[in-house]
Amino acid sequence: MKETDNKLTMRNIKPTAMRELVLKVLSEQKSAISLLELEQKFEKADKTTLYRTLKTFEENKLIHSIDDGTGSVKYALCKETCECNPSDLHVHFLCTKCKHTFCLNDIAIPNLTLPANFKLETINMVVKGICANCK
Amino acid sequence: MKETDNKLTMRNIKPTAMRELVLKVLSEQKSAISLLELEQKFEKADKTTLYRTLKTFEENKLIHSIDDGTGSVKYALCKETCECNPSDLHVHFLCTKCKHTFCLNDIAIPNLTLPANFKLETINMVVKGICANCK
DNA sequence: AAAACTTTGCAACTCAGTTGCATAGCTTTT
DNA sequence: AAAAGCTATGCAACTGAGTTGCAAAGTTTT
Repeated sequence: MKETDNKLTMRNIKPTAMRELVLKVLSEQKSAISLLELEQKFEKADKTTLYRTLKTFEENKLIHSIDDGTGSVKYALCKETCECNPSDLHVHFLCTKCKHTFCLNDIAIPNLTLPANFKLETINMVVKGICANCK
Repeated sequence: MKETDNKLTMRNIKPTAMRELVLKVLSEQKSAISLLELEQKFEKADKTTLYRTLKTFEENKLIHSIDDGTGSVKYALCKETCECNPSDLHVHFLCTKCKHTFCLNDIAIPNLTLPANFKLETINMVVKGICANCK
């Protein structure tokens, strides 16, 4: 059994040819990728299939989605132990020069004291600026 | 000179009837409002005009926009002294029950230590959860 | 091998945001 | 005060990301 298959099976995703390919492409990325960008990595691929593949991956916490404010949602692999709980969350960085969106996996979302009677569920924190490569 | 006119003029926005009305509506909101919601506050108003009015207001820092991840951008008045610099930024809260988006004006975005050679420009931080009214 | 379920692919739609263009309304110049 | 010029407004039509319906292809179960 291939390693990729294993990663899918671990997350209760039936390993099809398409899904293996998508996971492979996602694994190769250094930054988060949009549906459109993913589509362009393939010679011939249907947007709907990729869309639904990403949804399936996200539901099963193999990947997480990032709304970086650019108008297109980006996707990136979760860590193996990730359950997408608040404690698993990290900061994302959008470079305004190269337009890449990075997971700053080592930077946890800082603790916040909300006003009285506000209950926290999750936090989206996107930092914009210039990344190390573009500097 | 009316107070509303004054606020517009202070920000170098020519005070037209439409703009005064829009500013009035925005001032009355307890939470941030989308273009569509704004449109519905008027009997008869053109989306384009409202859209361009909001853009003008935003460019001149009378209001700021909030991408709360719901798919529709929200707008809220800036404080009088706001220049929309990082130090002016605050946390936004999206209630998953009532779907309202609030400016937590008193909660500044926490300081972050970015990886080496990353330069910060701005931060978008949206907390999701249940607000005090819905609890 | 047939029946039942899942995945894939095409087309077509939704919805927020945006642009083009003509008209209406000011402002400035003569 | 009329003409010329600029700004704001309103309608229609478009864009692009995301999404759904449905039928065909592929798997799994009986």
